[in-house]
Amino acid sequence: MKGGEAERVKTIQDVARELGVSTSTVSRSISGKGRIGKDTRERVMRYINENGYYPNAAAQSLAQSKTNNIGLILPEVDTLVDMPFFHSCMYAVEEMAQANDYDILVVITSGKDTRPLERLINNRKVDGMVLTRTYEDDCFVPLLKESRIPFVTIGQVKGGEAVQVDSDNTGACMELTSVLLSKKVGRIAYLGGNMEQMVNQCRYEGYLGAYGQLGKKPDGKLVYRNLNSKTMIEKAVEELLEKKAECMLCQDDFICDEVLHLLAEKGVNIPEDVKVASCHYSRILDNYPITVTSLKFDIMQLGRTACKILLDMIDGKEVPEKTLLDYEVILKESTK
Amino acid sequence: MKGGEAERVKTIQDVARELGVSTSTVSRSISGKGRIGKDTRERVMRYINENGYYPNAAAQSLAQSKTNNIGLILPEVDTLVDMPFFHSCMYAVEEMAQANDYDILVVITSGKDTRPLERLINNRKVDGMVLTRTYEDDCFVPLLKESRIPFVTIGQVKGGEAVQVDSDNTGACMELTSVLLSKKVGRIAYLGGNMEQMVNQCRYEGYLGAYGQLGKKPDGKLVYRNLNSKTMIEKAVEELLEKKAECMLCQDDFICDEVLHLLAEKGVNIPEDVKVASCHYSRILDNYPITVTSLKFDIMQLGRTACKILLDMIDGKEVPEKTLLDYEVILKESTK
DNA sequence: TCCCTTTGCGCAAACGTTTGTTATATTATC
DNA sequence: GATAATATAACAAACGTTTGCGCAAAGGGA
Repeated sequence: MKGGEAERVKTIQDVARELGVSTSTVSRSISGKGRIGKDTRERVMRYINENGYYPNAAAQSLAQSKTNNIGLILPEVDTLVDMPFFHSCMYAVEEMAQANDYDILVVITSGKDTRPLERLINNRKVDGMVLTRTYEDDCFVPLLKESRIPFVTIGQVKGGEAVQVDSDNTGACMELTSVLLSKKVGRIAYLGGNMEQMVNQCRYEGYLGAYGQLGKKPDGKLVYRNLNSKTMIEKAVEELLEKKAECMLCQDDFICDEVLHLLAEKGVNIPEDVKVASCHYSRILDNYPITVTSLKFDIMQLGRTACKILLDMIDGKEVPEKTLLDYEVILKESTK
Repeated sequence: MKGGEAERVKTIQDVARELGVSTSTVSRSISGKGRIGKDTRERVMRYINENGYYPNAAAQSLAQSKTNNIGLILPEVDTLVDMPFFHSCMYAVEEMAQANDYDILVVITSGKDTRPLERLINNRKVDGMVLTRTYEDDCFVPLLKESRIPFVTIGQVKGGEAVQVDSDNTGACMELTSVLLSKKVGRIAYLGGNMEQMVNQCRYEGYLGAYGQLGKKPDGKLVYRNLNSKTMIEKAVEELLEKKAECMLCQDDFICDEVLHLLAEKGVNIPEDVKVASCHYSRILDNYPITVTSLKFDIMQLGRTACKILLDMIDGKEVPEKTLLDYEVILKESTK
């Protein structure tokens, strides 16, 4: 089987000729920009509606230096915990983009490979970019900055100097920790993963902040960061049980999932023997026998907001440098 | 904060002028097409490598009637079961596209809304399309066919007449059912979901086919299709327990997950009291106490193959109309 | 040396839009 | 009714490439 051959498609010149007007008249009728007579415009629009004419995107791009595409940079993820987040980001960005006649061009790139991004920028295939994961030492941000292309990050950027949209991870974790502390839960352990990701730094800050508000500091022996493997988590959980932690605050559902399994295996009762909470609800624990206290963020809203801000930037509007979105603290059985 | 103003960027004419050659020489040096002297070409390439020049994609598109973009149509899904499938498809298509200097333009569209797709086609923003979910009564396929744009479907199309790539769902389900039958498991019940999706029709055919090979037919009372809600699944499971089904063959992990929970709630032992298998492994049952027999498909391979075939079509090559990819039958505890 | 073929490169048209400028027709002003 | 002001639409240049064609130089065979 072979691909179909290109069909001859109507150009603006065909429309102009068939209507006996100039191409500029047709162009201005469609865009509504410039001076154009009411009657002429109606005649052109009627003709187009009836006979069909669709502008050639490449020609428009060339003439206007505007692609009506936005680039969406996604990290390589493959855990069921991360997937829903980026999935929702993408859906939301796509939705907002479509609603504004933009298409999204998706680039998936791991850690440090900046070439796909550079290609997109250099070839001027997009009018702006949404970056969906930020690192402490981010290699994409400087590149984007230097390119002077409008961009917004979903997630915060070290040192600022970029338009950022994020869930208020710090505030949320702080509130969750505070609530636990106010319920007389002491000895709250922190189990964190990859600390190079900004989101994880924010969450940890929130944990510390809650103690700070009370003029206290958490017991350093209860703090585990950079738990990057199941075996590391296992070791941490075992140690924490020995250290009599009263609560295990997990940085995300990946860790939480593992913690819950380990505790179940060991026959530790939740919440009687130890309480458990997660800093990011991801649906993956929905089937778990007991319901888990967690933080809920509206990811679709996050994506929509980021995209909207980007579109405003592209339009040359003034936008806030940092937008933090609201969260919900969901208290469930696991911290009763 | 405001978006940066457009930077003046080097055009092919700048390069030509600075090198004292014509634009055609530069163009031919880069593309390698047409007659070009070896020395001149090297000089141009060296200059470009050192000073940087990146062709304007819009101008190229216009001149060549080629966008170097492919469209990827994703359905609106939000279950943890469906997500990994489309996620992997996207990653694979993106990977293959990047490797061939294409970018992917993602359109997310639910059921019957064909407008986003039409826009993409009419504006000629893509050279071809990958469609990632097919329905019995698919509204995208006729549209794509009529547009004469190259496209391939991931999933089969009723009535053929499209380039299709799919896991061999029918063959896989047939083999799984046959294996169970050969192990003296009788009374295999079938629990299926939305039958409008082609993938589900294929799986059901496989189930029937295994019986057919033996000159038999399954007990019609054990067949449930169109189980579209948890309550429907619950009712089916209860009835099947009464009807003494020996095995519950679930069309996918969404149904299987629910079935496993219901059985656990009711204290039914697997595999002693009833066996359970799923027609599509999705990782979601990984945490389940007992391991589950299922079919495993290589989704990345599926995506890569689909994309490769599309690229071949765009290049005007001959491609197979239907490609079915291999599968694995994974036997685990749940059917012991 | 002459003629023919090949090779290398420049010229200019084409791709399909948008948009600044100009010409013309219409209306308003006195 | 002449002139100024305005509204409308056409003209043509520009956007940055690719590519068919033509010309000159180089190479080859007699």
